[in-house]
Parts: sequence; structure tokens; C-alpha cells
Amino acid sequence: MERLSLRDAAPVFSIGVPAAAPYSLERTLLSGQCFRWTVTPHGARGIVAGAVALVQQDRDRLRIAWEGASGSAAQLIRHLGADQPLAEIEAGLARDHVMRRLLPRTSGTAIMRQEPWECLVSYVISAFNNIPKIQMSVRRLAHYLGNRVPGGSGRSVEWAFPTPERLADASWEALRQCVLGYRARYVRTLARLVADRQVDLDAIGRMPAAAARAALIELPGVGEKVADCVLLFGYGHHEAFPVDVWIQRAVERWYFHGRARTPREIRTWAHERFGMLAGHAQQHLFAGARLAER
DNA sequence: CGCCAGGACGATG
DNA sequence: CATCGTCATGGC
Repeated sequence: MERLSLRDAAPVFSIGVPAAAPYSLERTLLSGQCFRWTVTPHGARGIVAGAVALVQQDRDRLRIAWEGASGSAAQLIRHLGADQPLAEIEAGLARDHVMRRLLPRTSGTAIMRQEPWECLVSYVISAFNNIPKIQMSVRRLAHYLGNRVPGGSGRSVEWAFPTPERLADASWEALRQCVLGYRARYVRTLARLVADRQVDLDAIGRMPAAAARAALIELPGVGEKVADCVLLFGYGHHEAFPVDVWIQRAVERWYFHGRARTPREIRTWAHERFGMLAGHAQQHLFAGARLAER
């Protein structure tokens, strides 16, 4: 009984850490860049550095509660992109007429700084897939192959993302239950490369963007688009501009009068037009394209 | 029940 | 280098 009451006890939130306006926790987490956070009326719930974090936002503050082991607030803020000067960034973007039109509905969306390994595997899984199923696969990977996070209260998120070692040794049957489809081969090969230290994700993180991009593209299941996602969401290279079908359609429609452009043309164009803000521009275009679809 | 999906990959022009 | 067919599987 006592254990139960502890489990069900209301989470104790910190007083709050500042999140500079116009940061929006909800828009950031629902923008499609992460696959394992859950947003509920009570707040957001996710795992950062092996600990379960509950986060609420009221106005310009983020209130944080940890379940079980407590992590670092600074690390969480960085993970959530709440340390970015969004006012300045969006002011820069607003010089663009399309951005001006999108921002009223997308303002506050920051770029997360996810853990590279989970980010890499997630986006390898994303190829030729749909978002609900990507979420399912990533969550099942954690559920079936990840270590249980100490102190989890028995809700949806309480397993850490599996380590490369664990994924490298996973049986085909375990991987099959994660409905990876033909991508299972990529994921396991990737896991073996990292586990065997033939690939060093930390070292890639210390490279300049162009070199890191080239190193990522060498990996199985990683093309230009996935590499750009990992650069942007995992390594903090905010000039990266992943071009998926949504971005391609949006850019062709809103900037090129509906004329066809190749993904590579669009990427070059975005770098010239938005420079170091390209990644942020991509977030608003992606959100705008999906909002327009409903 | 068919269509489709945050692309990557290998094979052809 | 541009184009094209293929790919596992579950949402919708």
C-alpha cells in the first residue's frame, strides 16, 4: 500500500526554469521531430538521459518533475530546445513572406537536441514509413529491448532507448515484434557498427557539419534526408535542411509557383535563403504543410 | 480491402 | 548524374 501511494503521488514540480518567449513546449514536441514524448493535459512526459521527465509550461516558465532518478534541468532544457533565442530567430525568419504567413500558427517551435543514437535509429526507421507507425516502432524498441528506467510509474514511457550493444544482439524475432519491416537489417547492422566501435557517434558530433553529414551518409539506411535530420535534431547543426516529401511539396508550391524541384536543388536553395536559420525554417514549413492538409 | 507512408538502395540509361 | 522499381508492414 505504501509503495502504491508513493507511485501514485502527485509529481513534485520544480519552481520552474525560464523558457524565453515565444518558446512553446507543446508545439516543439508535436512538431514531428521526436517520436517518444507524450503530451497530455497534465504536461509532457519523456525520457532524457535515462530518467523520466515530466514537464509543464506556464507562460514563460517550464516546471520540471523527475520520476525516480532525477536528471539535470540544464540537460532537459537543452534537450527541449528551450535554450534557443527563438525571438531573435523568428524575427530573422519573418523577413521571408512565407514565414510571416506561417509563424502565427507555428511560432514557438524549437529544435530539439535529441540523443544521437536514438535520433539516428528513429530516422532510419522513418524512411518510407508513416508517423504513427514510426512512433510505434520506436516505442516498441524501448519496451522490448531497452532497460527499464528506475522509478517509472507504470505509464506509457518507462524504458530507455536500447543501447547499441543491446540492439546488436537482438534476435530477429524481437526486432520483428517492433515492426521495422525491411529496415530491421539496417538497424541491426547500424547497432553492430556502433557497438563494435567501427562508428563513433560522439566523434561524428565533434565534426564540422559537412564532414559529419558525409560520415552519416556512409551508414546503412542513411541517405541525405535522414543524415540531415540527425544533423539537425541530434547534433544541433541548425543550418541542416532535411527535404522530405512534405517539404518538397511546400517549397515547390509556396516558393516556385508549383514548379518541380529536386530535393538537392531545394536543399541548396534553402541554405542560400535561410543560412543558419534553415533548420528552423524547415520546422515551420513542415508544420505549415501538415496544417494545410487538414 | 486497396492505398499509402518524414526514403534508401541497387540497377539502368 | 538523373531516373526507376522495389521494399515490410500497419495505419487510414
